[in-house]
Amino acid sequence: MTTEKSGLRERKKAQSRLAISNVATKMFIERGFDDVTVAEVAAAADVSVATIFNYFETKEELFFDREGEVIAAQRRFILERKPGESITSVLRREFLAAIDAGLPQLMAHGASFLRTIEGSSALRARLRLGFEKAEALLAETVAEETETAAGDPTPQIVAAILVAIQRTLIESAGAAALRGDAVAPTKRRLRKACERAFVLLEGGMRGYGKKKAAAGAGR
Amino acid sequence: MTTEKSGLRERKKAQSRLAISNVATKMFIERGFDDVTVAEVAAAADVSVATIFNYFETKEELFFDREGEVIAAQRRFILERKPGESITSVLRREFLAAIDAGLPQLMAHGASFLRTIEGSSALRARLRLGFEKAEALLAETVAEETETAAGDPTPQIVAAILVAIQRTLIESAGAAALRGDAVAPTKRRLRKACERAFVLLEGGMRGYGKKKAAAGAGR
DNA sequence: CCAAATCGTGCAGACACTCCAACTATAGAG
DNA sequence: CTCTATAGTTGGAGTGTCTGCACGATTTGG
Repeated sequence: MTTEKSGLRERKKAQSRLAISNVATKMFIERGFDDVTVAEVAAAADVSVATIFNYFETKEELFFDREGEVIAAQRRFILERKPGESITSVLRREFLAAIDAGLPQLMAHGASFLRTIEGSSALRARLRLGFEKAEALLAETVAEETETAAGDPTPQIVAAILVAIQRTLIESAGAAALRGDAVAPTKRRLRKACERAFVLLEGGMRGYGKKKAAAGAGR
Repeated sequence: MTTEKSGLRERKKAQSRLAISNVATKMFIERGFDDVTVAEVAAAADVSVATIFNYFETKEELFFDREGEVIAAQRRFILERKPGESITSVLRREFLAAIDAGLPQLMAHGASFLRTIEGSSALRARLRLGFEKAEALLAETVAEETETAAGDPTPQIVAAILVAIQRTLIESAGAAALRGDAVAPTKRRLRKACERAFVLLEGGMRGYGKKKAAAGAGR
């Protein structure tokens, strides 16, 4: 009566949902997101269009499916950090670990995935939404962990900065994957960029981009 | 034959465009973005639907019209900064100036404007896109001004951080406007938040959010 | 084995947006 | 001033996403 329905029906639902998502993703990658209609996905998955919109709120969700899991994982990383470790420190570790483990995987299997995103403004917009969700949850987590007063925007700013770094790294990795760069040097480059970002962040960026004293033919 | 068409026709175009945008914005604010169809805007502006989509690429552009100007202004601020002044410093000045001058204006005239955005996910998505554009241009500007090598992601990260601060401030101001807070205390609060953000940024945030050593019922 | 809740479906419809073939008003040439 | 090339405007038809609604099938609990 509450939430759990120990069902056999539930399995079919989950199964069906996954099947639809899989066939849709495959079609999108092969032919491009905008060039595949929901009706075609429905036909290929052997369900009706209405059923698809029953499982997924929008067409984009057929593609970005496991977004929620990724976002939730980050929260756990922070909550489970060692006593004495700072939030920035744990995220630096996480980002570096992701570069070592996750992103090469992304590059190996995901070049076509990324190309699909790049080819559709609808998917790019949806990706931005995902980052925004991640930022909101991160801000909440940071506010809890630092016991910040309700009106204080500091956690918001910190979260925005951290997600910005993450996003920049992901975009950089994506661009490398799209160019078909080799994995090893890309990993080195990303690690370096990540380190630089955190140095910038932790050490501060006072005086960054000081204007030179107009020497002759500037520009 | 090239680009400039010293027209009298051009005036009519600009005039027509502005007229359409004005009547559309008014309708959106009064009745909500999603509850006004493009056809209704066309009828009210006494043009055809096709004409509207000739002037504006999307329905959202009818609402966010002067987005480009705002973004371009920021670039000028940076390029015209005094010799010896850093980019972070000039943006801090600009943000504080915006709080003193621009945002109260926003709060006075714009509460309904903001409410309209808040009430439509399409408009919120479009707003995000605007921030992304701003970030891209800022990153480019920063890269030019610091003469950074092509592959170096530092300007990207710096731009992301600065836009993140800006966005947080704007969101905070928007929330205040929506709550109907008085202008003066809100300005004070925003100035404080802005200062804190830049202190965080310039001084660095090493050790932020250090985890306490698990004291009993830590919740 | 039956009743009831649930879920899939077909259908109709709203709406953003596009394409196309006319129509019209302007700009420049003679 | 007139004629013609050009470019903006228009209505209409069409595509595709997404939303209701009512009906039918299936699972669950008794």
